[in-house]
Amino acid sequence: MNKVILVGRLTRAPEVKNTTTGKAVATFTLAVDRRFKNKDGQKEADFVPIVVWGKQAEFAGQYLGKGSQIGASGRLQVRSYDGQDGQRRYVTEVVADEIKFLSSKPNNNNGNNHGDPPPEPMGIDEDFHLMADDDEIPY
Amino acid sequence: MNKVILVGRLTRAPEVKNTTTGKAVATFTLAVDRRFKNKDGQKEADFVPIVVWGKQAEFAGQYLGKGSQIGASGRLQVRSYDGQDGQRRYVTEVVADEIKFLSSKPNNNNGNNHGDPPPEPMGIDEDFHLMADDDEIPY
Amino acid sequence: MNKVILVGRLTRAPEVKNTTTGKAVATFTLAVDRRFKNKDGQKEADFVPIVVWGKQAEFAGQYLGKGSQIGASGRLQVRSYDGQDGQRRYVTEVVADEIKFLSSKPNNNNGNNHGDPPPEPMGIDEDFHLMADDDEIPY
Amino acid sequence: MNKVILVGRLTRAPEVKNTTTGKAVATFTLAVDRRFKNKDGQKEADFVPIVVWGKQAEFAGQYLGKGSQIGASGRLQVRSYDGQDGQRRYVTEVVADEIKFLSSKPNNNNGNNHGDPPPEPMGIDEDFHLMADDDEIPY
DNA sequence: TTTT
DNA sequence: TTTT
Repeated sequence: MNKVILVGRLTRAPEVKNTTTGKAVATFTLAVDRRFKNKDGQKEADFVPIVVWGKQAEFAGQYLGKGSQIGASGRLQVRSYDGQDGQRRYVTEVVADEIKFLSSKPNNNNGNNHGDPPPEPMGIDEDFHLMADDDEIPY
Repeated sequence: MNKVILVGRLTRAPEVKNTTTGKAVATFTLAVDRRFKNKDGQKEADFVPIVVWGKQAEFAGQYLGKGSQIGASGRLQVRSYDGQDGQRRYVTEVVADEIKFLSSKPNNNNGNNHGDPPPEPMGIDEDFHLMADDDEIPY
Repeated sequence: MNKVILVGRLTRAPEVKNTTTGKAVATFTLAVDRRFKNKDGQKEADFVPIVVWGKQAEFAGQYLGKGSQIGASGRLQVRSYDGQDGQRRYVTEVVADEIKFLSSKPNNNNGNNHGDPPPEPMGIDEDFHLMADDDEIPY
Repeated sequence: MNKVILVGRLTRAPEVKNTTTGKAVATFTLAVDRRFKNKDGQKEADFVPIVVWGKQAEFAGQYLGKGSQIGASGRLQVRSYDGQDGQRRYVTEVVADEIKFLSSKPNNNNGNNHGDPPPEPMGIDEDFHLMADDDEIPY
């Protein structure tokens, strides 16, 4: 069991790339405000690296920009690699499988539609059939 | 382990009451949009009863109104009671211990400050000291 | 955003049925211990109705029995119906999409394999490809 | 909003220290099995650093050992520091505020009580009063 | 009884 | 109706 749920704002527009197999990947950083101030009375945030795959990645590339407020949920992933100095290092990131658009920075519409709300709540997909069976519950 | 995390909108302003011991309780319903449309192509929502205690309840009474968008987290609680017809019934609700204000409906400021953002991210409290010790981590 | 994560024990073996379209559905109740005792010093539990679809339902039917400890995650669903007395009532349940087997009651192996650990951590499925692309991350 | 919920096993016994202000801190690594195998058919795990404060840290020191299976919930924290090579690096960890003991490795009782179940589900504390007011809910 |  |  490995669940992460975050609400925060993108520090920059997502970077969208494609794998050799043609699947989209979006990466960005979410600034997640801490709930309580630190001992100096300062508000702080955690800057969490997010990775999104497939349709959600395309969604991110199209509708999210710097300052977009989103809810994201997924799992925590820790990868390790060996640095040039021979030291083992760790990359920790959230692999999100659900992105919910919450709001956008105003006055952000300069050419693309970043900052606009998505036209559709993310489309119908395979999970649709799951939900669609609701009224078939045999009790 | 019992965790619930929701993002949705209040269907009405919260009801705030006080227990005999002087503690505030706020109750309201959150409309939580389903992620996928149903088989008729309709968007649906789950209407989830929320209970909030103490300072968070006062916060809710002051800053939340009909249509306010929030994130809420807490635990699922199932209470049972016997109906007048002798049937046992169940009340299921989310007892929230964290409320995050996300956005408000515009043009909602008729006399009170419902719809306004909270001035402070909910105040400093006992958990503050927890967070404040961050830089004392002995490693 | 609608996330529920629970750890608890089944109060009875799951009921498994099939929809007219041939999809399996399992239903059961999870007893989720409350974290704190009540004011009489009694330990209490919430009894949460769970619904599971598809492969996970078959898994539940095969490996879960009364007393099995599991982790379950999914979403909170509220359905309404009108009682015979004309009153509107609500059914609240957790639609789980992930079940993690945690432990079983000992001495429970009377004929079936309820109580046994699952042989495989739940099989490879469509999400496999998502995870499999990990090392293709282009950064 | 920043929530993390994990189920996994400790890779070693927790390290427990005390801050200068006398508060206990426990740190350990949780091995969290991935849900799906990788493309080579291998089962993998994420190794997540956990920090726990106060009473929960003492609990961890007393009852958790290598191989203990727990549920942990809390928040994701990202701290940064500058390496000796002048490079900025990041430490990501889960600050857990709830630990649930799930099971222990057998044959682990060599002198201490690591591996034993805790005698009490973690004691009554300030949240007790919250729960205790349940039956005062004014509706 | 339901929010946008 | 409830699990350990």
